[in-house]
Amino acid sequence: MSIHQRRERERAERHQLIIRTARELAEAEGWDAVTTRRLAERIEYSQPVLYSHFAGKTEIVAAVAVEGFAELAAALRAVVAEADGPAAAFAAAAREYLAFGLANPALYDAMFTLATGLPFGRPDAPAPLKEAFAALAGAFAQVAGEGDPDVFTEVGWASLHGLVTLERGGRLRPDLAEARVELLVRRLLG
Amino acid sequence: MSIHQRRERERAERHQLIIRTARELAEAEGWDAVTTRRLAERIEYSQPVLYSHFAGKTEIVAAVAVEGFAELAAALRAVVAEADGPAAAFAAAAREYLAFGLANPALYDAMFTLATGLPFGRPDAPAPLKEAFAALAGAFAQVAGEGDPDVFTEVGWASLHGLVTLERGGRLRPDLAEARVELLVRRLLG
DNA sequence: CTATCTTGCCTAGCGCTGCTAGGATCCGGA
DNA sequence: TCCGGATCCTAGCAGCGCTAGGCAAGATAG
Repeated sequence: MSIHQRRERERAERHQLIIRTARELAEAEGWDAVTTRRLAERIEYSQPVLYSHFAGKTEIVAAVAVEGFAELAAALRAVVAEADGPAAAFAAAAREYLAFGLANPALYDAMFTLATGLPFGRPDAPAPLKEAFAALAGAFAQVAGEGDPDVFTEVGWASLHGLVTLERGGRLRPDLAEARVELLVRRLLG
Repeated sequence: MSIHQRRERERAERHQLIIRTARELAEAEGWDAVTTRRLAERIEYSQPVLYSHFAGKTEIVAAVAVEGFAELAAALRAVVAEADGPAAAFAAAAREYLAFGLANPALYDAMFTLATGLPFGRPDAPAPLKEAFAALAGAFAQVAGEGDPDVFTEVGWASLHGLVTLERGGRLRPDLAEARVELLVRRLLG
């Protein structure tokens, strides 16, 4: 029986190794560099081993994305907990979101740009996805004012997401980065 | 001499045919379906002909993107010209931007998501890119209030871009679409 | 301790991708 | 009529995601 347990433990470790390696490779050289061949070489196994853990490459990307949502949720919760009052929590969450997206470009791509087939906003969505949205909504709802707080959260989220993607694409003036956050926070606070 | 002209004219026509076909194919089946082989087959030439017009596939995507920016600029100018006052022009531009992005998903992908290597916000950027940004900035600057109008334009643009991408990814509630636009416009107007 | 069976893994290969080298063919000009 | 140059196609390369089939190692039973 213990042998079975050891086997399963080793499999789980290798599972995590694949995810971690894919993420590292993507962060270092971009997702284009993450091919099944290179990935297999890095984990020192043959290609087909990847397919005994994941149905395909997109599922590996999805696994990285889920990891990203968990980390984003944790990061948002942390800064919100330390903030002094709803307005400060909102501003802190916005800044943290931007910082997260810019600091982990490949991770952010897996979460939002690449095709992962992850279900969103549905009951069967992975827990980390819901948690990330909940963390954002928690900080946003308190300053939403009148009207549906969900609408406010979605608009705020979209604005931050747009800033991350456009900024990363080199389509916004770098020298205005700080001014953009300040303006966005001020206008959304109303 | 006239023969030369005919040749050049035919080349130019084929050039446009490639761009148009790539766009149609992308809009019909997604950019993944736009392979050099399928594209060559559609224009009824062999693959290498593509490379006598474009350095590579990304350059074809870039050409489609430039076309998209020209159309976006024209669409924005049209609704702004018809609007009654700065606030109405701003709201109309925002709505038009969203409608454009949602109505032409493949085109929008070429412009913003896919790697095109297009220079942005630099002097050597293609004219249509500058025009699109100018059209947006023209409608936005008048309602920017105090502060740098460029900052306001970039934030507004990013918010719209975020809404387009998240909405298209199925990550926002469809029933709140109208409420989102209204809230965004109201908050940005201050 | 040996024989059998299962499990896990690797080698090899399929059809596809973007891209290119080389040769054939056609056409304008002398 | 012949030549030179431009134009285009056939064929192929390396790499992609993914999979079939066989081999070898390890667990199990006698």
